[in-house]
Amino acid sequence: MQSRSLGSKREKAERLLRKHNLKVTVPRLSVLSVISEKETATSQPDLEKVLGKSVDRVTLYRVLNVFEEKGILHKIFDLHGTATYALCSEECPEHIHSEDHVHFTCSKCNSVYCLNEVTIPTIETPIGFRVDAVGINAVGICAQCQSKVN
Amino acid sequence: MQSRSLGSKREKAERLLRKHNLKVTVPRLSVLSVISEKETATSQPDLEKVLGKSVDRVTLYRVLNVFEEKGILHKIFDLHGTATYALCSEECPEHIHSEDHVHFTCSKCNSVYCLNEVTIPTIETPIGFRVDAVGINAVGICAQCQSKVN
DNA sequence: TTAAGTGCAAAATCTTTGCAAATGT
DNA sequence: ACATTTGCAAAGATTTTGCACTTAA
Repeated sequence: MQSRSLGSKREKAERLLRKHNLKVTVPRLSVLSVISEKETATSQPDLEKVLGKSVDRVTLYRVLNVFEEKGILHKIFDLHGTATYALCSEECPEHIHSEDHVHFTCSKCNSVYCLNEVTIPTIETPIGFRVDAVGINAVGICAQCQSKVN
Repeated sequence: MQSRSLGSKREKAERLLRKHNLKVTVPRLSVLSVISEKETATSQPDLEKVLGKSVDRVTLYRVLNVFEEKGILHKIFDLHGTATYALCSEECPEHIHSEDHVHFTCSKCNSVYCLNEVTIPTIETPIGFRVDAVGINAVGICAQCQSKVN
């Protein structure tokens, strides 16, 4: 039972990599594993902390870049301007990562959540501006931090 | 006529500095001058390019940081994650720079515009999330770039 | 006069690049 | 076997810190 679910999780990751013509390697699987585990977007420093020296820092940068280029991950900047990465919900066309969902950033723990359910409103812009995508970032206190405050 | 308008512009900057208990210095006036001149948000590298070596790079960082802390400027990250700065429209309470207006980022020239006229819609979030501010960034092609494409 | 602000040098980060060795298909 | 990917070392870029000198009030 357990080995089955682990297997399928890994197989899913392998399929994802192969679909994008990427070889299945240890660093890539590790990164996918950590990121898919977490509810919030993950930064390079976070990944480095979790993975330790099992994965070289440079490799980490390269893995994240490839994943973003291929549309496996999308990049969001947190309140401090640090890049964080989250799995793209569906098929992202390569290089066009118009954020198609709302992000929530907690000003207390600095976590970035992807809120796929929330609908994005239309934005009116001045004449002459062509809008291709609308990125929305709600800033506040996340559920976790709110309950901790008590 | 010309000297009058120049004078009032500088006086305005001086008043702004004094209001925040900041001394009126050459680097600070230079930064304010450049930023208030431009329609789009300005990055540190941009400022460095414009100001040349008349202002030390370290001073530039410090001026921008103080201005942000005091609520004179607000910080926006462009599509590459580079910090850009724009004048706060009205009185920003210190340290609380909830972006109270919509930003537009041009994916061609990478400029960030502050659209003060556009109203911000309310965003529904999952239960347990407290929203304090909503940041909206419309991405597309700005008026300038559109006309150049022709 | 004196606290605040600047400029320089140097440290600390963060990110990228080049290349030889290792790995996946 | 061969192209890809990795890891290390080193370069490049960005941002911060410490401290003596300068400047605004």
